[in-house]
Amino acid sequence: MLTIGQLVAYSGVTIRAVRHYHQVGLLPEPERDASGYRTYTAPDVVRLVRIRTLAEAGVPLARVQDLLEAGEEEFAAAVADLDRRLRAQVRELQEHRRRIARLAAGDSLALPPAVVAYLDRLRSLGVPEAMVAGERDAWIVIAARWPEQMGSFMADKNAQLDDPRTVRLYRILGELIEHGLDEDRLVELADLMAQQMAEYVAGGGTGDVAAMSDDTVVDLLDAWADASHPMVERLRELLAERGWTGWIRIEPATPPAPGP
Amino acid sequence: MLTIGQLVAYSGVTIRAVRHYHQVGLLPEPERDASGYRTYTAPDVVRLVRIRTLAEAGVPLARVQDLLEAGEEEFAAAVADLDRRLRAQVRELQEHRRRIARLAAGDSLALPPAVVAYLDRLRSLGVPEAMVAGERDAWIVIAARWPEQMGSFMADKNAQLDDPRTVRLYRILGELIEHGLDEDRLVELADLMAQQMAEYVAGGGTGDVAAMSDDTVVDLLDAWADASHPMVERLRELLAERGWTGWIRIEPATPPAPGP
DNA sequence: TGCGGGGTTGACGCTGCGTCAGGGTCAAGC
DNA sequence: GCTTGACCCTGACGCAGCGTCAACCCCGCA
Repeated sequence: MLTIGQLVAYSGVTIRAVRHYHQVGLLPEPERDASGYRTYTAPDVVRLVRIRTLAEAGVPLARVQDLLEAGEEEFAAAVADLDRRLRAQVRELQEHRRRIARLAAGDSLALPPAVVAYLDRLRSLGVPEAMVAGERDAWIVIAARWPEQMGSFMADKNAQLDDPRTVRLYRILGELIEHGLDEDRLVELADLMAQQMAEYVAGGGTGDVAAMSDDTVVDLLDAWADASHPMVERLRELLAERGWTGWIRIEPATPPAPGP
Repeated sequence: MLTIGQLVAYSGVTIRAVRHYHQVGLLPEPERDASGYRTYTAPDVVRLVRIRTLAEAGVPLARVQDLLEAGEEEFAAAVADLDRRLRAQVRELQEHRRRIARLAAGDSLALPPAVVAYLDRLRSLGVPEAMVAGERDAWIVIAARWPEQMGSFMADKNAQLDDPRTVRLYRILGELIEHGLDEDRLVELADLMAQQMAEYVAGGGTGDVAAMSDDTVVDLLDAWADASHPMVERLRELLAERGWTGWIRIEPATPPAPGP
């Protein structure tokens, strides 16, 4: 007769685990001696070792019961199924590892690589970090809402950066952020932007504008932009005077009325 | 402003998860509107997406907090650590798969392959299944107690089976189990066993006998054997008359007295 | 005005035990 | 006979990360 301590010494299980197995009915409660100690016999050892073997192989306790009583074929089928699940788990973990690896680079937290590249390009153009951070956060929201269309958004953005006037625009924005507001420069900026938008629309460009088809998100980002820097609000006023509305998604203030 | 429903639509998280994050302080509770609804803003979306990204990469929620606020190096270190853990987990799962694969064969549940081979040899010698099952269960207990020495036990057992008299012995045992007790055959068996044990001891053989150095386990298995079939008890009586004691570990009844 | 589909808080459930808390028991040495 | 230390007992909480009720409130639409 074995005490629980001896039992666990032979089987490599913890006492707590054995009691747990009793609790869930996996291992029958053995006889007790006069003082209430559990007394185990050889069949208990055998059953416990079998339970352990299956449990360590990753079988959930709830299934161990059935498996121990299963016939050959059933057992084989269950084993095959378990193996499938384990493989799936491994794949999941590998996927986790891949994501983790991508996280190692700073910005990539929650952003597709194309956006990271775009942000790096902004930095290399001299756009101040605070502004890049603002862009980054906005793109996180956008990427969450329209993951499929990030490719075309980024293509559009990069094409815009090929135009030196857009670069100049970003530089001025950056300076204003870094050195405080200056009404004259704001006006200059608004003129530049209005002009570029007009050209863009005239050229048939509807790239990202049309695709951001969710006023709630756009409003949300606009509100955030407004709150993030006083410059934004003033600039939107100036743009409104020039016939443009919005910020994240700039549009002509009076779009053609929809048909009847 | 977003409701919780919109927030989860954009971030791919469940409502329950978001509330959980609030509960554990991972995502700050946002403002409420007049009717108590939570109203989210863009920064909340950003933070939520970041949390999700880390969580999906396998970071435990408890660490997400720190990671989000960590600096570059700290972040990189944490990521490296995470990757190490994930690799360990993968290794564990692979180990599970290996064990599962071994389980696919029947007997191997909790037994080293050498024992499985030995049991198969017994079967091929015509030993009935019930007796093989008894041996198997006994070896499970023994393997749990002396995992290191299973190799030598098995070598010893296999060597014994090379002797045709041992084979005959097993056959008679099997017949007795299958066709009921027969006093004459039992006596014949006891004689055979006593003779072989004597030769074994005379030849200096102490193989597994000495190695089973734990009376508790030996007693346990003996008791089990006694309980499993009436034949065992009778046979032990007959062996006792011939100067042998024990069953799992058979020994001369009067070992030389230890020195002073 | 009623309905359907949102929203709210609160609490229990799941896995497989670890880890107290607060005791009783056994064997050994003084 | 007393203490000590190693075991044993039951019972309950805790953990991660939510899922899933329950029971009720709120909003927009026909």
